[in-house]
Amino acid sequence: MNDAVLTSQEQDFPRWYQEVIAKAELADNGPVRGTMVIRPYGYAIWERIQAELDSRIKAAGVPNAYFPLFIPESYLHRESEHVEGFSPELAVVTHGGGKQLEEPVVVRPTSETIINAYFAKWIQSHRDLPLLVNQWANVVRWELRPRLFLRTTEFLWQEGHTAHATQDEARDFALSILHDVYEDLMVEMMAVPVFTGRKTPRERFPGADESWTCEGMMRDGKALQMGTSHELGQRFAAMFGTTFQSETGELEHPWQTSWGVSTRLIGAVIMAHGDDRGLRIPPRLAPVQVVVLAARAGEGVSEAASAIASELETAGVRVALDDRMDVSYGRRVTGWELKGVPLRVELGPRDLAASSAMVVSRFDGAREQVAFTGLAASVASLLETMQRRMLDEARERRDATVDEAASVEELLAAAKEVQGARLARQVGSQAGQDDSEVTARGSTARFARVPYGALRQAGEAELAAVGLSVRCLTAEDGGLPVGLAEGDCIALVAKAY
RNA sequence: CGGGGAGUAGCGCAGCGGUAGCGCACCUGCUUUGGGAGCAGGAGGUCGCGGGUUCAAAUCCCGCCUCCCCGACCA
Repeated sequence: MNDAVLTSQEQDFPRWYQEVIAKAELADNGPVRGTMVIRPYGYAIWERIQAELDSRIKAAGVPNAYFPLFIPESYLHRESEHVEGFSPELAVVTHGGGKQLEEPVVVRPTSETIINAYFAKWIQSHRDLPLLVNQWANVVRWELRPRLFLRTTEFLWQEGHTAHATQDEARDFALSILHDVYEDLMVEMMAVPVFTGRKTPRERFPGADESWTCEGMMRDGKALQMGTSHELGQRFAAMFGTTFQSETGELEHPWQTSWGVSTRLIGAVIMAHGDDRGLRIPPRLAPVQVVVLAARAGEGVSEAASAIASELETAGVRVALDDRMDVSYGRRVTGWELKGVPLRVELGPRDLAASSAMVVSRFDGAREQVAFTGLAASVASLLETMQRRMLDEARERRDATVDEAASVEELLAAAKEVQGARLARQVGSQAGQDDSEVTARGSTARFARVPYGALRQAGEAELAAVGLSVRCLTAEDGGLPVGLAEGDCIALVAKAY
């Protein structure tokens, strides 16, 4: 009866992650290693992300288009860093129509090259700029160590590609996507606070001059790269011969950007908010915001539940009705909790007699008796409050686990302490000890801020040896280090997914 | 690719020479239903693949394949 539904996060976070994905019916492994079947409930979450992202992207002036899945292998080779970066994870098709192909085609790992081949045709004059396109697509990167949603061989994403007349305009565009589209979506809709910053050369997109990133922190203290926006400079334009005639009549290469977020965001929501009972999906993101649950059979209960569901739906709430009386109350409650539905409106004979319903929050389990009159208004306000509290909670948790470090040595020592604490905790719990004290200090991974001047590339390699990486560079005050020399930046260091 | 494990029912596992098992899930029926219900009955297997040893192999031997975990690369 009191058996836990899931392995607890504290006991084994990766296992909790796998279990919650299976039990909330989000996804399954595909038959080919690294592939993923996204089940209806998981796909519904993706559709919510898509809908919100798509409208923000369109608001930024970028229309959708579609480019082919297959790319001539030779295209990849035109930009040396690009091909170097992607070669190890390419899927290459050598046969078609029963015959060996004269030139192999690669399954797109990203579309910079093929899109540039067409930008080169479409761009002639400064009047053709800026040229802005976005595409929703699947891409393939052969992964050695796949994890559902976080790193799969095939994944779904959105990739935007733009060409501009000047470097400044390209940079401004890349940064506005980072803030007004990505950060806004992650913070306002997904309730996941993110650090924004610049990637170090080591972590940069292959072929980019500059990569900008949104980094979230998961409940186990690890970082997750949630979205990136790149300044590609003129390198692809040069390789594909993309030129435009400027106002003064000169032939110039355009300055380009590309940017993308993927189904990885679903993993972010799972790991940033989920708890030992399952998912907790922020109301604005949730495909189902409220489930109206007939708690116990009785005269008119199903009818009343159905009426309430309709009323909420009319009020603009995404609602599900659960009046399955052949499944026990407890099982149904557990199921909706696993799926992370923000609010449960429960209705039984007792409630019906009192003309009220029991409203239960998935955020903190709080229950509240709410009269039928004004139920829709209460629900709407509870949802908005929950959205804000989820963001606050995530931000507090994150900020409580960001440390300052002065040197690489200090970082390495801290990393070892964390590993040691984790080990001690494992040994302690095996010995049946009360591990709360050990757990309280340093048992989770954490972020650290360290001056990049004290770190540099040599230091980054040292950190990599203990599983740490520089997630991004920020200015001293946490802002974007636009135009700042790397040595004057603060490096945000963490273990990452 | 380097190091460590594991392949037995949908999932998780036990069995380690002698008729293929357990828990959960599934099907049928009855009783239940305000926090994963109970009882009874039932369905489900090429024990990863190939060879060998043996009267007899899930079990022992040889070869192969696959998967998982830890490292190097990644949205």
